[in-house]
Amino acid sequence: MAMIPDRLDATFTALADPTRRAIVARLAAGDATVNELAAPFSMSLPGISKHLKVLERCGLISRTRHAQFRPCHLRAEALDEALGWIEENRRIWAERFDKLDAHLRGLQQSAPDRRRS
Amino acid sequence: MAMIPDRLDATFTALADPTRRAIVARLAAGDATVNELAAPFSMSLPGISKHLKVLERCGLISRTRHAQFRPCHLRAEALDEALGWIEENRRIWAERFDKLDAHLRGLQQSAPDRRRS
DNA sequence: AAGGTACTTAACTTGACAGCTAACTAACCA
DNA sequence: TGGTTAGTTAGCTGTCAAGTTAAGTACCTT
Repeated sequence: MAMIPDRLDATFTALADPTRRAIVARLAAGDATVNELAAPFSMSLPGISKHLKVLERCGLISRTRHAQFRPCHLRAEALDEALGWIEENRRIWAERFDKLDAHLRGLQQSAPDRRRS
Repeated sequence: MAMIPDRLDATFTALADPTRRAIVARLAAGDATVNELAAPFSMSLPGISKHLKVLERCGLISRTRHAQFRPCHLRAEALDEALGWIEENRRIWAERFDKLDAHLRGLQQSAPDRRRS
């Protein structure tokens, strides 16, 4: 299923660039052609083309062909993969405190009159 | 509030490296010293030290000092920043289809008997 | 005070990546 | 057929990041 060996590496690398994040954000609102995507930036078209290649390689976008246009499409599944990794670790982190709370409650219950002894 | 100019860039860059992601995952389970973090890797200690610096610079970890140990602590808020960016764009992406659905329902409602005409 | 433990800093090599211009391909248009 | 539009590929440059070893700092132990 993986398009390249370390997809998660590639996905986070892709998202690390502000131009690419802006492109992803633009595509979240709807498909767009290369020139449309390039318009907001003061960057050469080949530069944008390279960024799109990076996004495509990690599966964040897919491209089709209509006449001389190559509309880009955001693949939310790829976004979900990165989302999943962060959420998972966020969850594990949060669990520590739940366990600590439970532990403290347990202590309190097994020695409820400690303060008065 | 930002620790460095483009924190989000730095955070995604930090998460792009598999060694650093493994360190983050380890720290999600609880604080650890540098040597504890280094143990699972076949990498020199200075290498690990550099990775920790990257994680610290973007705010993903904080470090204190106890005797000669420097325990590392995961800062979930930094994780939340990256999480927030992806979630937001994921949400915008999903909304398109909600709107499309609504639009299609609207069309169907304004011309409910088209098929029978 | 001497030695060990836990790191960090310095200095270097290597490789990847962002950006550019110039040149190419592919489809449409007149 | 010749030009225009849309985009990619090639080739270059400068910067930055990952890894290394060797040396330094800081604290504890005896």
